[in-house]
Amino acid sequence: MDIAEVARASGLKPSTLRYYEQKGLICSAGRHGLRRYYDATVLERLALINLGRYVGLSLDDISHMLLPNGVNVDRALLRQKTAELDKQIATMQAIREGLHHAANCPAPNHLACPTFQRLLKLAGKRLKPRQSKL
Amino acid sequence: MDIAEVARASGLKPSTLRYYEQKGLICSAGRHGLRRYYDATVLERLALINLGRYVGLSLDDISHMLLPNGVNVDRALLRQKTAELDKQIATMQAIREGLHHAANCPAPNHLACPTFQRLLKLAGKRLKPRQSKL
DNA sequence: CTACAACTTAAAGTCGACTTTAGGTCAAGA
DNA sequence: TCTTGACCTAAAGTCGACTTTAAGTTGTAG
Repeated sequence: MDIAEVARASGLKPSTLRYYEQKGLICSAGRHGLRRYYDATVLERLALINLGRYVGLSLDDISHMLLPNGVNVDRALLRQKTAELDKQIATMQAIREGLHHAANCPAPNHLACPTFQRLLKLAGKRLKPRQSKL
Repeated sequence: MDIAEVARASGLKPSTLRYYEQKGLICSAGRHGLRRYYDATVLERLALINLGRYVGLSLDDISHMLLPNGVNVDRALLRQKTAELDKQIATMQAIREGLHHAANCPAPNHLACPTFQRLLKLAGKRLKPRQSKL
């Protein structure tokens, strides 16, 4: 596969693939002239990278978990991530509830509403937001 | 309250408060010489801003929901956010399960494990990650 | 009254993850 | 053989949310 095919198959831009290569996250199977070509396993690897990104790992973190061939998953790190996700999910659920309430609460002033008050306190804990660009 | 007190009470740095003011998110109650002073309602406002940040709104988005005094919550936007959170929570739960499994899965090669395979597919959907800096 | 810690400003810097640009190479179809 | 579109590189730019810096001002404790 050439870089455009990998891009299509993975949903990443060619520039991103080159960038990942530069960071040591992936490598091409070789070159045809200047042009990179890849074998299919790179798609698996990219899926894995996506997964890591999704759970909030940085590219650097991820590179520490990937071996040239395949993966080296640090189980302790995984358990830690699992716990973090648990907390985060719980907070998000609480916030979801609060928003849901706010969306339907007839009180003219949300600030006065006790449910909203609780919500504010939760957010006050400053478990930091994560940026979504979708 | 002076800026340092607000900073202490809100957990934000003075520089952040000035930045928020510059963006029109908050304003001081006045000046004492050059120095800003605030009344307590700014803390409520900051809590609200925190909340918005937490659910993934940008500062610009947030500024559109805040009036000089108090809040102008767009209920449709809230409902939309609620729905988004639902999706996100569901995905995170699935990933949490996957990670939990991976952390305990005895298979030497995660890539071979069907649970992990499902996980990869999920992440493959590229519901984008959110950056955590904690 | 003086020192100085804490405030002020505007502007530049930072961070991660990319994207864009400028300038060049080259495989393959007409 | 020529053209051209897709590829290449290195370097600079972008984005959001701040933080840092440099240079200046001032309320207040001693």
